[in-house]
Amino acid sequence: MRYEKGHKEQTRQKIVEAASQRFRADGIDAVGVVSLMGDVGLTQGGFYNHFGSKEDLVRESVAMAAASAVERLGARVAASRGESYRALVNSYLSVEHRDAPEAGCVAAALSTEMARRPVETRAAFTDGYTDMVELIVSTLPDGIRGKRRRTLAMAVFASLVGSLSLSRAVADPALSDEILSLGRQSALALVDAG
Amino acid sequence: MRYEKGHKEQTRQKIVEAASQRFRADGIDAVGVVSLMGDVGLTQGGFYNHFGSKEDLVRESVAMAAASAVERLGARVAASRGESYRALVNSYLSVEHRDAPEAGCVAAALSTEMARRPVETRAAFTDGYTDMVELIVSTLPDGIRGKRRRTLAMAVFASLVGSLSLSRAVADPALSDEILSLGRQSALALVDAG
DNA sequence: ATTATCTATAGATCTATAGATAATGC
DNA sequence: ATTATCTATAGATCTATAGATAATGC
Repeated sequence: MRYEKGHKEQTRQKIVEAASQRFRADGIDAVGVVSLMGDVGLTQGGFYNHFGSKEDLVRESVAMAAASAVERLGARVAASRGESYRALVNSYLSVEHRDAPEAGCVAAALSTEMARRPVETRAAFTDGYTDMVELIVSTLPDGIRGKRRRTLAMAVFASLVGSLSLSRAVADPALSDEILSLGRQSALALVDAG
Repeated sequence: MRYEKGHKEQTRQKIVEAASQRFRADGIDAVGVVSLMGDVGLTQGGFYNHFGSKEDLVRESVAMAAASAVERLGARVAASRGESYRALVNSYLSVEHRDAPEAGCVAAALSTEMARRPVETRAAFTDGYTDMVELIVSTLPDGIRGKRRRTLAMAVFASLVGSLSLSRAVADPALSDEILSLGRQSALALVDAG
């Protein structure tokens, strides 16, 4: 069957969008091509007309997930007049973010899997890392200046990723909440200290 | 063939030991039973005489990996007279640790995969988390007292895990080194601040 | 007879490919 | 004729099970 112009590109975008969510939610290895194509209402045979390999999709999905998570978080920060750093920390280390990995930060969802991916995929992840650091920089108080802005943002991001990853990994819900709560305090302290 | 007493238990321990390294190095899903049994010089058929399922092995391997990583790090801290917190941070966020995940911290190697494991496996991970936090507490300066010791140690651990995970995930070696270096500074600053 | 490990295989995946089909534009 | 998707399948995994084998203790 032939479709209107742009249909194939739309389908491709739907696949990337679905993959970016499924990978974050279930892990990359757990999501097969058959199941993924089923998510967008197609069968597996068409997959390789859109992507050269599953890894090509992984790379694109990581880039898309990172961009969308940065945008989402940026929007929340922009919505909170003043105190943008506090808004970023509270949003990142929220129970909502912890419980919705499919829509959240790709680093917190996939960092340990990324470490084992081919260099092209890790390069896409690195771009996302850089964008997130830049977002954090943009929320820092004016009092922090020069090179210190970027290095502090990098340290903050590591702290956020570690706290969220651990809060998802532990089995005890009270401990998980505590990790989030202490992570927020600690991230605020890092910036107050300067 | 019949073996001396204790042979089966020895074999079991060898499997757990090999698994704890392979899982950290390659990820849990990437290590199959056939390949794993091959690592210890056996064939796959015997596996289910030792473990009820692969997940049972994952749970035991996580517990063993956590215990061994805490012991290893504890030994380094003990070897450095004075400045034990600094020794812990420098050892955890070292290039050597980054480049040898098979012998290192299970949280930095597997946290995002842990988040998707059954609750029994995550409970084993949680025990390892607690042991690591206790080790960090033991290295804190005397000036930090009471509840603050544990909460600070938890914040430090999150920061260490985030820094190491990210340093392994990014594709740019210079950026990876920088993440480790800033992570060390930031972890030291957290404790200096209080 | 007991034990630890072996070979062999079931059944369910996985990624990837080949070629058929159906709808539209020319 | 072109296009996007389809069905079907190859070949390589994966976890798990069944039953054979060989070495030792009784």
